[in-house]
Amino acid sequence: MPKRRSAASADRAKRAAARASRVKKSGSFAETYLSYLLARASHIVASGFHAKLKTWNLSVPEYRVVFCLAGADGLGVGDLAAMAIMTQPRMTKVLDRMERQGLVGRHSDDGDRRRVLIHLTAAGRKRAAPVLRAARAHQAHLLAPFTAEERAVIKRALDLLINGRA
Amino acid sequence: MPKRRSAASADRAKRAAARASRVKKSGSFAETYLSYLLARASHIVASGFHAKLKTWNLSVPEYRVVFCLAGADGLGVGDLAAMAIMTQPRMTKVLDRMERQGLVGRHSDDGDRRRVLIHLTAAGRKRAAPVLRAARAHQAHLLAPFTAEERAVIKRALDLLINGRA
DNA sequence: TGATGTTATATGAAAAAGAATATTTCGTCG
DNA sequence: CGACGAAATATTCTTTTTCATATAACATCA
Repeated sequence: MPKRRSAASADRAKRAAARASRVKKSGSFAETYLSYLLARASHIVASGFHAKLKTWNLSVPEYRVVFCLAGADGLGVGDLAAMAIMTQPRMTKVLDRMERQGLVGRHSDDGDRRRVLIHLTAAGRKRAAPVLRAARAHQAHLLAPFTAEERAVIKRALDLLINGRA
Repeated sequence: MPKRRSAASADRAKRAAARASRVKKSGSFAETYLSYLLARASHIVASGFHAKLKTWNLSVPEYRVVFCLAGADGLGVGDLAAMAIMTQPRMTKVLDRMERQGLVGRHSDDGDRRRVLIHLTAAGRKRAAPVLRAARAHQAHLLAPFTAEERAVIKRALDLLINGRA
């Protein structure tokens, strides 16, 4: 019964297309929600790279730590947590795992013995290097399709959202 | 030894200030990473509201489900997962919890009995209403300080990031 | 029709995250 | 100096999430 089959086929195609776009155009509903759009944009931008992290045997939180420490080695646990957008207890546990892997070292601060400064080990730096290069490449790839004007718009928007009206 | 004390105090003040700003200005390092900036912006925008969700006894994923269903009731599990930016197995379990609470109902699709359509129950809608109002209010509050031009910049940036160059 | 690949949802064991709180070190003030 | 509140990190117990895969319904095509 070709009619039935093609109807089902059409239904299926329609459903697939619907799922693909339902996210974008669920009326003018989610469309206008800043928080939702930001979450979606963040996911779109990050997910490709996050998938590639498996290649380097790094989890997302581990990558974040590496990323932060590459920019400013010797941060405290709390600083690192704030920078990596996670809670302090969670950061402590992420660092436990990374320490077991020999990626980071804990080093108590002489000026304040409550603090524990975290630094990348040599092995950590070695594992980090190609990942950070890949991150830069990924970003370049993401921005490639945009004009300078469009990039400026994106940068300005993020600056507004993060730092408010200066 | 006042010298020592004031030095320590200065150190501490410096450290507090440092932690407050270290996130923003860790050199020009993280500053230029789109993915990082988006994650940060998303967190800044969402965290205030997420904290308030406790008031309504809703978790973040539960809120997301409610938010999506309020816009388009009767979605399948996979659609809902895509829309709420989570994996399907996770969505299934979130729905399990919500079903136990009587917030949503599962309803198998007559056209395709593999699918399970989710809808808000009356109780779910009732719990959702004030939360969605609060979400709108939160957004209004967030956008209040911006001019129309700035809002347009933000909207354009997110559109570019999510939909690409049209 | 029925064999076969595919899609939608669910499940189960292991890992991770969350929430509250303990512990240690500081800063302050009497 | 010593008590006392605050800050930084760690720990514990519970809940959630992840990852891989099972199960069931559908589509396709010989």
